[in-house]
Amino acid sequence: MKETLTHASEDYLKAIYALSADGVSASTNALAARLEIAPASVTGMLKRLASSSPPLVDYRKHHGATLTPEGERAALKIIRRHRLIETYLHEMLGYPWDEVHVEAEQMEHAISETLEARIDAALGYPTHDPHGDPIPTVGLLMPQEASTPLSTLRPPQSATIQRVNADDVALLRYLEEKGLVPGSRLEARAYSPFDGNLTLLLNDEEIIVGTAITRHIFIEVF
Amino acid sequence: MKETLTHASEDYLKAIYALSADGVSASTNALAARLEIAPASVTGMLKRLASSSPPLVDYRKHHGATLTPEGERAALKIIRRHRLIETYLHEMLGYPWDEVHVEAEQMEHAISETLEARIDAALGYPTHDPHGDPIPTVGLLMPQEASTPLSTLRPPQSATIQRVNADDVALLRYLEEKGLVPGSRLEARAYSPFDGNLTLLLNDEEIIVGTAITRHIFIEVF
DNA sequence: AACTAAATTTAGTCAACCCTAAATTAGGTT
DNA sequence: AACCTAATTTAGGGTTGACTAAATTTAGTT
Repeated sequence: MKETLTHASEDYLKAIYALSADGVSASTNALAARLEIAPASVTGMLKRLASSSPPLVDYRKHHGATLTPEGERAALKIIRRHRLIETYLHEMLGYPWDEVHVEAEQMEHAISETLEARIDAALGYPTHDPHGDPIPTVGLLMPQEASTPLSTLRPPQSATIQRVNADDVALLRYLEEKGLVPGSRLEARAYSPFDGNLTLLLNDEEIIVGTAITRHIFIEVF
Repeated sequence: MKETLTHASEDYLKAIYALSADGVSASTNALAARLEIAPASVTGMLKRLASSSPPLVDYRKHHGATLTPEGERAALKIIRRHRLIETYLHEMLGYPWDEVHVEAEQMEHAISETLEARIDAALGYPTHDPHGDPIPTVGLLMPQEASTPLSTLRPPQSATIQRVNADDVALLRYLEEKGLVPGSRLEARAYSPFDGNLTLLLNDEEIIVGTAITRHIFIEVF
C-alpha cells in the first residue's frame, strides 16, 4: 500500500484532479494539453494508472479518467505538499509569488513526509498558499470555500480578494505590483458593460481592470 | 552546454568524485557497491557519461573512471547543493543531523540555482555542513582542509572535532548523544594499545571509544 | 608461463515515459 | 442512416537506467 509513485504519475494525478470537477472525467486531450505532452502518451499512462494496484484512476476508453479514492488521496497529498512548499518559499525565503509555483513543481516530488510536517509546523499550520488557494489538511481533506469571480462585482460593492488563479508569471507580477493580492480590500466604483471593465478603489488608488484580469481573481463580498 | 543532467547521472558523478582521490580512478565495482546497483549497470552508465558532450568522465575499459573538468564541476555543484540543504535542514528546520543526509539526497536534484542561492544567503553563507564537511564555494572550489583522524590522538593531547565522516544513522545518533559533534573539544586521557581504545574527556565526562568510532571522527589538535 | 579468482564487460531483458503517424471511435450534422 | 470532424487509441520507436547470466580481461599466485 505504500508503493512510491513516480514523478510523472504524481503529475498526472494532480492534473486529473484539477480537470475533473465533481464527477466529470478528465479527457485525454485536456490532460495532454495541460501536461504539454502528446495525447497518445496520456493514453498509455492512464492505462498504467488504471491497472496499478490499487487502481488510481477509473479509465473508460474514449471517455477520459476520474480518480479513484486512492488516486484522489494521492493527488491531495501532492497538492498539499505543493502548496506548503509555495507558502514556505514565499514566507520564509522571500520568494516572489510568481516564482513559487515553478520551484514547488519540482520540489513536491522530492520531499519526505517528515519534511512536509516540519515545513507545516514552521509556518504555523497555514490554511492558504500565497495565491489564496486552500491547503488540504493533514487528513487530506480539501477545504471547500465559496468564491465569486471579481468580474461579478458591481458598484457600490466592496470585497476582499480571496484567491488569485493564474500561472502566468507576467500576470502575477503585474497583479502584485497593483496590489491585487489575497487579503487586499477593494471597492467597485464603476462598471462598464460590453467590455466588462471594472473601476476599482484599491489602496486609495483607482485602477481599471478588464475581464482578462478579473476572471482570475476571486473575492469575498461584504 | 546547459543540458540538464539526470538524477542518476548526478549521483554517479558524486560517487566518482568521492571515490577518486587525486587522480586515482573510481572502479566499476566500487561504484556499484556505493550506489547499490549491479556492476553491469555501472558499466553502461559510465559509457554514457563518457560519450556525452561534453564528456563528463574519462573511462577506460577495465580501469574505472575519473571525472573530466566538466564532470568535476558538475559533481561539485551537486555536493555544494547537498551540503547547503543539509545545513539548512539542520539549522533552520531543526532536523537532527542523522536525518539530513537522506533528505538532502532527494532534494539536491530538485532545487533551482535560485533556491540554492537563497538558502545560502538565509544561512549567512556557511562554510561547513552539520557533519563538518566543507561546502564548495559558489565558484565551485572545494576548500581543502587538513584533518587528522581521532584515532591518532594520544594523551595528553587535546583537540577540537572538525568533521564526522559517517552515513550510518545509528552511529550518528550515538555520536550526538555523546557530544561527539563538530566543534566539541576533547582531551585524550588514556590510550590502550592493541584494541586502540581511547579514553576521552569530553564535556567534563570521561568516555571510552574504540576505533570503530574514532576512525570516523576528524580533529584539529592544539 | 599457466592458472585462477576477482573484476569487468557484453548481451539480452525489462519498465517507465515520452514521441510520431496511422487507424479507429464518438457524436453531432445533414 | 451516412458522413464528417475531433478526440482518442494503436502501432512502432527511442531514451534512460536498472537487471541477470555469460563471457572476458586483469592481475596475482604458483
